[in-house]
Amino acid sequence: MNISKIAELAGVSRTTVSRFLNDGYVSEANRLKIQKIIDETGYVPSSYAQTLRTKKTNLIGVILPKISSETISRVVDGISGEIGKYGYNVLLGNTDLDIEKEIEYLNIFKNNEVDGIIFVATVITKKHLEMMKKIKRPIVIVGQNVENYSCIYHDDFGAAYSAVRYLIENDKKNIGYIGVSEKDVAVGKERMNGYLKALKDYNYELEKERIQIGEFSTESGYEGCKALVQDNKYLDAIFCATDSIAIGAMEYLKKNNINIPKEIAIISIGDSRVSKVVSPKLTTIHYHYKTSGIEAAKLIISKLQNKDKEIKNIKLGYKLKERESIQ
Amino acid sequence: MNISKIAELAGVSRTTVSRFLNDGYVSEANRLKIQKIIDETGYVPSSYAQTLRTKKTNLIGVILPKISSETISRVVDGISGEIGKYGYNVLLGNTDLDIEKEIEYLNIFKNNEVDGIIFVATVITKKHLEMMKKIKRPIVIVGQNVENYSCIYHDDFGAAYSAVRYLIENDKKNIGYIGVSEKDVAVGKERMNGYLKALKDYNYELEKERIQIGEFSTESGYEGCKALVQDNKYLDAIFCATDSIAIGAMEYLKKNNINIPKEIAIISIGDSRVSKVVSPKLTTIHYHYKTSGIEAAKLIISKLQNKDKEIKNIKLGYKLKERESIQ
DNA sequence: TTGTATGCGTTATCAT
DNA sequence: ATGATAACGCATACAA
Repeated sequence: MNISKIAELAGVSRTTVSRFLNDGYVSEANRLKIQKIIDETGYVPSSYAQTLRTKKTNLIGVILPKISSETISRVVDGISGEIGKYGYNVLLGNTDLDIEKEIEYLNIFKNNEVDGIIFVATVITKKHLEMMKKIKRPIVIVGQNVENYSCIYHDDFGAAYSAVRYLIENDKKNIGYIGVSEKDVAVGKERMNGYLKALKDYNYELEKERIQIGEFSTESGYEGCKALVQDNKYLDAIFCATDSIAIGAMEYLKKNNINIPKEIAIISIGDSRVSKVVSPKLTTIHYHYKTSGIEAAKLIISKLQNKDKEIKNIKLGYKLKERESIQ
Repeated sequence: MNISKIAELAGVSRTTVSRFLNDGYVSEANRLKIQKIIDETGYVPSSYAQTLRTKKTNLIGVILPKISSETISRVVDGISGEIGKYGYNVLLGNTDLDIEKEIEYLNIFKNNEVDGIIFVATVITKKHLEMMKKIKRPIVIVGQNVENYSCIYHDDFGAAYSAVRYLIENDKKNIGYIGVSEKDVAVGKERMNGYLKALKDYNYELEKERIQIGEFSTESGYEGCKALVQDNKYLDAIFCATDSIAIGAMEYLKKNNINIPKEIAIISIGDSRVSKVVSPKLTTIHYHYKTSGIEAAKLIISKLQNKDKEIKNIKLGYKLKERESIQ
């Protein structure tokens, strides 16, 4: 069933049917005739033909590293709910942590496959920038602050700073850090910088062996904590870049009968589901992940409607969740 | 950039370029010329024009109740990874737990918007069935066993039966149950039936006040457990339909200083991240969620390739994870 | 092995 | 207010 068939059945030209569908004006008589045929046949226009003609896909490409992550799936939830209100749908670009696939998706999407791109980013390389430069449709980056692009991200430096300051205010003297590679600017670099700056501001000495860099995993947190404990006699607190890392660190401490929080206090960033359930309950910093998805969606929609031509930079706040892993 | 421009730049006809792209034969000389131009320009064919012409979208519509759920996001991970191998992408139909939206998506997808549909289902109504009947492209249902449709689902009855049998084998005499509405056949009905059958097989008396039905949430587990404890003097174990419910139940018990597992043992289904971290660690049943996504993907792909015409019914197994909430 | 011509279903332009 | 026609970018039947 197509527009011509409908036109034929209604006894009008397909132009008239097209006008009817697109709210152009059609006489009352024809309006009724066409509506009747459409109801009878259950006709729905081909979105592919429409796209070919109008260049509008009504799709937002969402590129992300891993959908089965608590934080990222919340972002997607925010995106999909918000763009749905405007008649858009999500075309998923799940890269499964493969950076080459990110480039691939950018390449596919660049050719007007989607009306806009929301890129949930971890590491931005030169290749990414080159690829993105070629894309003429709006791009919004979530989770990282990238020059010359509209971004929604979290105050990683501020959150890390606050976390460490909170430890200091609670009389912790020897604070370790377990983080991830600085290639991830937001999680790796900014959070470590927050740690370093807080130490500096409070005249704490920086000691190299108090810093452990690993992966985004509990295993990595476990190993990092082990190294920290073995290398630092007087350690009394650890700031972990993510909840997963903190969970791993806590595992190590509990296994070795080191009391949390009396002997070693723990703080991290994420406010994940596990953080509320682990024992002791993890003191952590809440990020507004779903909000970041919603804001990214709003931003891209306003760009698509040409209401927002310039580059926008939205830094979202955070909130300390005081629980039981610090005393 | 389009196929004609590429043809022009390469000094051949657009037919030749089309053949090049579709693995038809082209002379070595032209092959090199075309490849060079494509590399230089970064040309990607318009999938919309291709779809208009061939009726193939290379898209799988994935309808799901909530993406920010640990189980569902794992299913999607499986789907997206597997269909990606065959050049398909995921068009997301996130309904945010709104059943009307499921119908809407089915309606949108029915008009050849996608090549196939994977429906991660919770409750199947008559409306769903009516809508699905109209759809001519392949549909695979995940998580529920629906007559006349190909399904990938878990052995909910068997898993529940095994869970309760495990409690019985561990000398539990008075076993409560906290579940969800039977409208969800898999989680609500089948799991309760497994509970009931195990009691019956081992000659345990069924007592009405040992059954609590609520929602998919920790709060509901908390309330259900409270009711169970208050109404049942000799209760010594609870089987929870989901990990979230179990976490809530454990919260209530811990708050009221009822020892887990000594006074009341807990078992559930899900093997979620929290189940490994909560104290005591939750004994639970592992489901192969990612596998179900992969299997659903494989099934729909084989249907699209016309290798699999008939209705297929795949029931996935489960695995008991013995941890600390039963003694 | 290559090219010409046509049509997929729609919307936009222009004329009536 | 309506209709004829062209064009979007591609794949395919057919001819060469």
